[in-house]
Amino acid sequence: MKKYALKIPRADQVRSDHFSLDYDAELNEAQLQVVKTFYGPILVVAGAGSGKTRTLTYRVARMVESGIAPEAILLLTFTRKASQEMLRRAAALLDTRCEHVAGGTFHSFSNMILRRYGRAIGLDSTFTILDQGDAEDVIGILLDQIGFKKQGRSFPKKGTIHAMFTKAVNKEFSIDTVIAKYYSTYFQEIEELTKLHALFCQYKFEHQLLDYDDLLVYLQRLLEQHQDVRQHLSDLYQFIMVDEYQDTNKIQARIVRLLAATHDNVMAVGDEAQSIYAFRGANYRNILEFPEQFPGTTIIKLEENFRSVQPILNVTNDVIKQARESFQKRLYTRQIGGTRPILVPTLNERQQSQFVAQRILELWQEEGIPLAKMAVLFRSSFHAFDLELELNRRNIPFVKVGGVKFIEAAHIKDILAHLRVLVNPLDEISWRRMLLLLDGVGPKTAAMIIQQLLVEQNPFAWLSEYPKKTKYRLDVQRLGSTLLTILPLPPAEQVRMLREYYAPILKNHYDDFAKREPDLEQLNIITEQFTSLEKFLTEMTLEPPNRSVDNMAQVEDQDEDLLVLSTIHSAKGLEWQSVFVIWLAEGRFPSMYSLDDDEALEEELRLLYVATTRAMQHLYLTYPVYDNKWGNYFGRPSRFLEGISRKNLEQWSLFEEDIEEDGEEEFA
DNA sequence: GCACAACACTTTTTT
DNA sequence: AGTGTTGTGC
Repeated sequence: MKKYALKIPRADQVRSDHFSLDYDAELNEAQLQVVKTFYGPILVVAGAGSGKTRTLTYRVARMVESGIAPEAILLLTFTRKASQEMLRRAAALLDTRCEHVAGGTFHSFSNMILRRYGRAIGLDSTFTILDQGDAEDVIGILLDQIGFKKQGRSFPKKGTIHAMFTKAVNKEFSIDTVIAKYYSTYFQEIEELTKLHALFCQYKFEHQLLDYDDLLVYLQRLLEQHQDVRQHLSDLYQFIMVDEYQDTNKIQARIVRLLAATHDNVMAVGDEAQSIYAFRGANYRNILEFPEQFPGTTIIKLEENFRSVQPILNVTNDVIKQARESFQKRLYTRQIGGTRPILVPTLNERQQSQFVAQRILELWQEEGIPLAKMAVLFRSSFHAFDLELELNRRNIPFVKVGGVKFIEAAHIKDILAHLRVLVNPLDEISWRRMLLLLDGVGPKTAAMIIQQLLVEQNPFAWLSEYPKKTKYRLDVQRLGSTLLTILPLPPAEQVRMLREYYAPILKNHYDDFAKREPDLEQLNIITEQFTSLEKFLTEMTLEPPNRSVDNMAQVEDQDEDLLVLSTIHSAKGLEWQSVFVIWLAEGRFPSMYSLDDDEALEEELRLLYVATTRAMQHLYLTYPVYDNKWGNYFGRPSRFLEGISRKNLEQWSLFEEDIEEDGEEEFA
């Protein structure tokens, strides 16, 4: 019998003279190469503002248009918002098929896979995800249980301990190494901490609790130990794209390697110069090592900048030039014109806030730039406190991104704890939180009640008929009956009734209850979009709204024109017409925690690079000369400013001019 | 033995 | 603003 081979063309070889999009006209040469290359490992080194998102969007469209099933594409990004936005744009370019592309963060992807296939490594499909605060609480409970409290010697607090543990996981160091390297003050406690870490892991596993790190670790384990699952996923996701590759850690890189085992169709996109998450284990060397991990890698560089005017790029180039590891790259643009970035020393923080607020007002009202096209960026969330006051004073509406998040506020966590036990009645952390809110209930009583209710068939019903004659009996019963009543209701209704239940507790517990009340209203609005409580809770831990608490309530309609205040970390991937970077002072930026560590300093520098490359037209760099935060002393301008050629900056000096109502400064 | 109010202290960046 | 510590009162 004659064998006759059928030659199936690969998707990138399918002749299609009638693509609905004119790719050649829309993209430059390098971008086009990215878009047209579907097969094999590809590393895209994408400089800031080089149209990376646009390129990825077109690539998704082209793949789908070439007949690749959207479900066979996996797009891993840093935030889920980023992937949704890309897929939305791809859908707008082509059609709604693009929305069926699988996308999300490593953590959300892992969550999905582990719920489905986690059985193989001992995970129940109903496991609970711990956010940072929850994981810290677990450590707190263990500390209580075993009484490590050392007299005389200082033992680290739960937050510090958790930071150590998570660093160990993400950098793949032993506890010893982490302590020696980053927490040498606690060198004495290595033994206890190692023991505690083992208990922590054991506790999580026994209670089916997964923290952020576990999501990655368990996914890696699943893929390594279960060939069949790996094969299945590899067959399913034929094309993998990973964005922000410079901010992945070793575990994530290994996950990518394992997922692509059978086909090698991986595109990693990133920029070493923008790596800003080393503190949580990210390793920009992942980019440099990608070609070794995937032999035969095609490297494509996107170097043309479409975002910023040349005078801004001159400054960003000066910034990154200071890096000791040579990321030597120079961004260039074909755009002409633009003005030099402006350097503004101010007397103190007050004056810095006044300057920023006044200048923003001018750009808004006189030059007609919408507030939403301007941003103020800072190293740490608290750097903006004074500015927030000033903006409020002048009625300039803004959103703040980063810092104490909505989801982390105590009163929000209180309500969420009540919801969580509805889904998982074995969630001790949440029980504890709820019980401690009741008058007369402390850690011991809470532990005692929890121990009893865990063995009950119906813990809610048991609580509602709580037998013990104690002063907190009525409160416990009220809690039980509330939970019992709301159990079958839809999420929004549950939250509404919980708010009623919680109102007296809120008043009792927090002096500023009036401020907190609107947040609960906001929580209620969010839950209205969900029909499943489980989904809602998972979403809130994996992809919480990243706006800070204070703003959450006031901002309801999306279209409102709002100034953006953001930490630089949260500004990744975004751009604005005008950008203000404040507090460019030693100890602030670079942060005081990085001053004695070369690697950390280097990361601060990259952070400044990320900040300055966000600006399209105008860039303002400010620093107060006088810093009254930590005792009164004269601060020094950031060392990073020294590396920027003065001819690339315009310097303004402020003077105050009295006007009728109150003193405001003007420019010289 | 336990809960709680008053106090002092420290506070980066995030999935 | 939250955490841990310490002293007081039930």
